[in-house]
Amino acid sequence: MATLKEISKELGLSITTVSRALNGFPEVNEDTRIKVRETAERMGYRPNRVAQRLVTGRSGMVGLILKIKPDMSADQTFFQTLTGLTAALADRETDLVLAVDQDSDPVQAYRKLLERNIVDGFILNAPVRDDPRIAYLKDRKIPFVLHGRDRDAPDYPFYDIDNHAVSADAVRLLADLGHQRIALINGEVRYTFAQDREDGFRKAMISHGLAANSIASNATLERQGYQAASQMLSDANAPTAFVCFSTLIAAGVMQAARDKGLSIPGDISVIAHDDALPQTRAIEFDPALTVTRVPLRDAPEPLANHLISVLNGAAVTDHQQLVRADMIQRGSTGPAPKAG
Amino acid sequence: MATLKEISKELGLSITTVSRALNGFPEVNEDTRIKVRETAERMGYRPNRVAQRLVTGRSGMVGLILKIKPDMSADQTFFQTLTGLTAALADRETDLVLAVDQDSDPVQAYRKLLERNIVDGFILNAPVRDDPRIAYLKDRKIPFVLHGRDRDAPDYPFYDIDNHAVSADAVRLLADLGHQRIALINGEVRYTFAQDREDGFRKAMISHGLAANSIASNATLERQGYQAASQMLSDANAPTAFVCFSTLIAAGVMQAARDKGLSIPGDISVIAHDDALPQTRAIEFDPALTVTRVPLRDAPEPLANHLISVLNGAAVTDHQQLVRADMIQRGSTGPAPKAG
DNA sequence: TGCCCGATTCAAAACGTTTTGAAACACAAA
DNA sequence: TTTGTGTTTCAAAACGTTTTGAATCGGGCA
Repeated sequence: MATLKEISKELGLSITTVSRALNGFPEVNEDTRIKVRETAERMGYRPNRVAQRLVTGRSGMVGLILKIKPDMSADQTFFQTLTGLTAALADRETDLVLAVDQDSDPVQAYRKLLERNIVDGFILNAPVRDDPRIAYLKDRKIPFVLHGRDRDAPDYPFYDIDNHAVSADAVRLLADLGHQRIALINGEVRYTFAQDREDGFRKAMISHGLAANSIASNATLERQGYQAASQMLSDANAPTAFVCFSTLIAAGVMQAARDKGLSIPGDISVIAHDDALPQTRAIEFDPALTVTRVPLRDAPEPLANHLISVLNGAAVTDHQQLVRADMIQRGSTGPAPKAG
Repeated sequence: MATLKEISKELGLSITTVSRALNGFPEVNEDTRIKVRETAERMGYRPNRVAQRLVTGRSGMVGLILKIKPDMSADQTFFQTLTGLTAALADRETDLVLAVDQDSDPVQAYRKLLERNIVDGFILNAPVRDDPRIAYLKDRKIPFVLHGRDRDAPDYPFYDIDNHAVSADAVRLLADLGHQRIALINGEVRYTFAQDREDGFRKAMISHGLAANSIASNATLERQGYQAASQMLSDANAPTAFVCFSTLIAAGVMQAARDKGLSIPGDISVIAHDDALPQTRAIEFDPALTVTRVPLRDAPEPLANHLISVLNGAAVTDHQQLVRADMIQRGSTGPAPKAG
């Protein structure tokens, strides 16, 4: 592995000039630059990251800490983000150090990585309300970016979808179709994004003059969507429409309706939020699923972008991004059935 | 963050002595060592890893590359390994850099990490026969350790279970119970470990004078186990016993038997290999599942150990570990039903 | 006194970069 | 010829460690 010194010796130039030539500084002669570039190429030069990091005081790595549930499982959606994130960061000459958090103390894993000067910043995901990790990192002035938010109007960089609007849009669509009894099958409410969905749902129901009294929480698996919907559909005042946390939940809900002999969208309308995961494709549902949609795969690029900008000293406010979901109407939603 | 220089100034000692005192060199006076330790503690000294790495020429990081399937899913078992591995490596002052491989070229991700001097070595998992990653890394003299093997008697460090023996033990148990028609529901045969299971199965069947003509491959999901077993049980010469790649597969197989009105272990015996994943616990099956068992959670410690030893120049042969599975007999295996 | 020896400490080099401040050079203007 | 000016190059310092080879010190021995 060639070094700057070797290249400079080869060309009879100083290390300084070689370094500047390769890093695109304007004060080096174009002929010199070309010669340096060629020689570096020929000698197979790769800058030594460790040396770069020592002198710049930056590690060139960011941390992502994966919270493992007690049963050692982890969110399927995590992989999608992880994949994109490593790629997006690699494009920016940054590497991802992964650590796993199995502790009860939520900041433990972060502290460990910081104590060892391993990372310059963090990407946080799955925030809970007033997330303690955020207070910890802010205290120590460690840069980070959130996938999601832990409060409404935060002062840190983030990429999030407007979960209030997701629910509001779903409720509006259904209310406009004449539905009165609309249920929400929500995800894990310890996470802010699920809380926001519920909050948006309640507010939207009220604003349409409807009662938000059919709400199920903490459904993550298809089976749980099935169970929650089955129970609601057995009720005297069964809902005529379901707003689902995810397409996976919607699959369970639709199965529950079918098992009760109910047709979609004749008797029951179903709408879900769609992360566009490859496993459960809304368009392949029967009938095709009406969704609010923000592909999860869109997140890594802005996340990497925001974090690295902030690491470079950019203003936080320029790196807060709230995206609105698309509404895609398909066959799973229709007019409310005539009463009686 | 205090540095060696600051501590040495504080104590009126040289940097050399401070460094040696902290690193336990024998030539420093005990009184001095104690004073240095105290001061370092008081000033909150943490060695700068980057500087250490620059001078030692080692990065202190190892790479793990996650092969993502086209559908962006990844093996559930991966998390278990990942969790343990980060912990086991952290105990050895080593960090794990995770990268994701979405390319058709299997060595691409490794090349990238190496080109950037990020890692000292790799942990490889899920090897295929004559794995090209191994040739690549060996060519470049990059240390690595395998979880599994890509051939029978390799010359690299590895931790693997004896998959031939797993199948042989299962077949012996069933043959001794009088079973003649024994089926294998195997995992993805592109992986060496599944090939070894099949190979061991065939050899064991032959050695017991039985025909190995019921073999299903590439089952990873419960559903696939169900389908394969259903089909075999519809056959005129249906098997009376199943050797399953995993407990998850066994769950599908047992469901298939039940759906055909067959009792376990009265009509059908089932044995599986058990990675002791928390999700599907063999002992909670009904009847409790007979298994060959090697907890996946045992792998990270030896893997970390082997890799780091080899990084420190240890002999490869001291770090090749083949473990034999335990045989745990429970209620899912019994005597072969009387013929006719 | 002079010499050697072990114990302890030290200054300096090294790792491979980036960055600072100055030098060298060519050329035009005075 | 001198001065000034812009372009290009350079030597050296710095980042924080580890490691090398040498220096210092006190004491024992001849």
